[in-house]
Amino acid sequence: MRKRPNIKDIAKAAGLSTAAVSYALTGKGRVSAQTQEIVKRIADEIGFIRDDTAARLRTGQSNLLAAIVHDTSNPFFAELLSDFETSAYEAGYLTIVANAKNDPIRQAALIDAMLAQGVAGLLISPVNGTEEAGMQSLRFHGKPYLVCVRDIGDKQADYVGLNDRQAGYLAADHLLSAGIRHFAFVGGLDHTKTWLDRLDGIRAAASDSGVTFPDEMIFNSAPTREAGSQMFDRILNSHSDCNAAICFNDYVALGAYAAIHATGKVVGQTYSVVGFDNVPQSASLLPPLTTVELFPRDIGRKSAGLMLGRLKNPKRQRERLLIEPRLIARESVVRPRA
Amino acid sequence: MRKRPNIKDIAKAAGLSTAAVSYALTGKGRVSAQTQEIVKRIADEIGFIRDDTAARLRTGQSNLLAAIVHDTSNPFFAELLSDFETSAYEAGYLTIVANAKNDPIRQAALIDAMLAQGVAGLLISPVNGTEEAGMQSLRFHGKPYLVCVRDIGDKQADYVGLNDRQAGYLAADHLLSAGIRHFAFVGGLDHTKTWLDRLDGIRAAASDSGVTFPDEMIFNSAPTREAGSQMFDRILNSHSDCNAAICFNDYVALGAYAAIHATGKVVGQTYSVVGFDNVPQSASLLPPLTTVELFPRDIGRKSAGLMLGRLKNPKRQRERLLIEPRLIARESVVRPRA
DNA sequence: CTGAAAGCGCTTACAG
DNA sequence: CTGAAAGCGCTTACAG
Repeated sequence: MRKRPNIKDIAKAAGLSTAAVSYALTGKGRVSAQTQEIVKRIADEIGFIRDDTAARLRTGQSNLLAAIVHDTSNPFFAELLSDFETSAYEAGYLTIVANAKNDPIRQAALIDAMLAQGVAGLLISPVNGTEEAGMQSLRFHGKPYLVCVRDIGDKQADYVGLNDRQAGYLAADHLLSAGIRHFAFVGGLDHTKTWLDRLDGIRAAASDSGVTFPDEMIFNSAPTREAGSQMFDRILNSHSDCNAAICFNDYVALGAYAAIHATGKVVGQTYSVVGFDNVPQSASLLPPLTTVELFPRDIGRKSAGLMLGRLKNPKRQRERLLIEPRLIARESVVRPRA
Repeated sequence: MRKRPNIKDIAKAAGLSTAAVSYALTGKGRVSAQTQEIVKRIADEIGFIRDDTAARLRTGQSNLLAAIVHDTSNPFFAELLSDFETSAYEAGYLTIVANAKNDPIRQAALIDAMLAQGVAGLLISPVNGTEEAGMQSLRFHGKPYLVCVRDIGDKQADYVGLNDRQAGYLAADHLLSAGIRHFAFVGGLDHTKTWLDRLDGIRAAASDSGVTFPDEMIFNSAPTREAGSQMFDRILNSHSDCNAAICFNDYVALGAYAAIHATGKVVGQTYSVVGFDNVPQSASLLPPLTTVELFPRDIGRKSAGLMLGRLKNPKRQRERLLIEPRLIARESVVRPRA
């Protein structure tokens, strides 16, 4: 590997000091237009690429951001991160991403690893069960960080999330408005804030329609297609009078479709299903799935915006942003025959 | 933001030199077990986190990897990158990811930005049309890089991709084995190597079955559900005798389902469809989609493996790895009535 | 087993 | 407008 060209090489070739070269390159004035011209030309010629880490060491300014989420391949996070990265890059930052894999130990190690890189700031969607204490390393180092998606009630950090309660409300209200008063809430883990908030919204919608949503219609499962399908096999069996369900996400709804059709009931005709997420495939199902869209890209973009704002102005007041979900009415919900 | 603790602080607290502290922390021997003990305790107490960038400046060793792909939110790349990151992290590396957005300018800028960070190596799935010249910056700096998914015929770089020709062969052979001799190849852009390779495989399979695959049955479109659906509207109209199609990916197949059902034909009964990718939803479609699985996670993991190997041994011979696709036979392909 | 010192590649206060 | 020099936080050859 050949030696990497540095400002000393440029200085030598241009017959200048490294100081002059640095000024010319960063464009901090103090150098004639002609000198700047020459320096830039030479830099190009010898393939000079500034060592950002050396600059960071000197200035204390980093152009690196960190992002830690449960699973970067989960479409929700993949979209969130993609827009976060794009916004960050447009502002001159690169993004280190990492999978915490729902492991608090790994998450803590990752936070410290990011700190070791001297990132300017950190975006984190904390693993379930993370307490504020999980952020102590970040706090101790006074590193700006932003919590997203999973609220841990951190009073110091910016937060960008989605209005899960409203999402639950929209789903339930849509069924209730169609005259469906008996439905299940299927999938999701009962110790996550997202799940609790959605349930809360469902109960609120029911209450607003003058009905009570009974605990026995709550069915937890992993938020996957397989788990959803299995859970529905049981529900269809044990609650054959129930012909509607709110699924924790579109994957669970996908499992529901399979299980429901296996019993001879038909989604959109004799059974109603609502999901959350609006994954691209939801529109192509037969029938197209009614679902609550959550806009992860907005979360990514707004998170980047808030982060960048805080880096510019570190004592800016803490902000809290909730992205509003939207119901996408399609054909998986049917008004029951009178 | 409080001053970040450094080895000088530890040295002062321990009454040692910074050299001793460094040796104790990196565990390079040269220091008594007791001293090491003391240093580590103090480091913990004062919340010391090593500045990796300063270390890198001195040692020239970076624990940062870069990954540039077209779109990190595309599920194929999201899965690839997720496994790449996990493998890299397990070996002590963090990964900076970035979206090239099919823009050669942006891609070049990103490469230089990664170089400026002093990454140890770079993974890239080049934007369509990238020539070897697009890698010149990496070559000039002697930076180890690995090309994945999109082969640009780079003779110097490691390559990990998928056997697209074989993927095309499997799809076509599956139709042919079911006795289907007349089918279309729909979706995908004709200037991409992936598309060309799949077509090549389709032709080879046809040839092996003693039939010719005619150019008029090739229909290009963006590889999306919407474009696929529109293209199928036309094909079903203009080629009503054709009752089978290989779709460039599962999204196009999704579009196909919608368009086909709109004409009264039924996938899996009077029309056969094969896709590529095996996205999670494919199994939940009605009927479940027969598709060719491509294993992006394997590409990510193997890429990380090769990259890490090269970092250990920079003069290791160039490697080329092709992940073998696998046909997932489900219910969207039907043998035509005699 | 330990310390004093140089140096990685930058930026920037200081001096001219 | 320009240069000589210090210093960011580490690691490591050199000396003891």
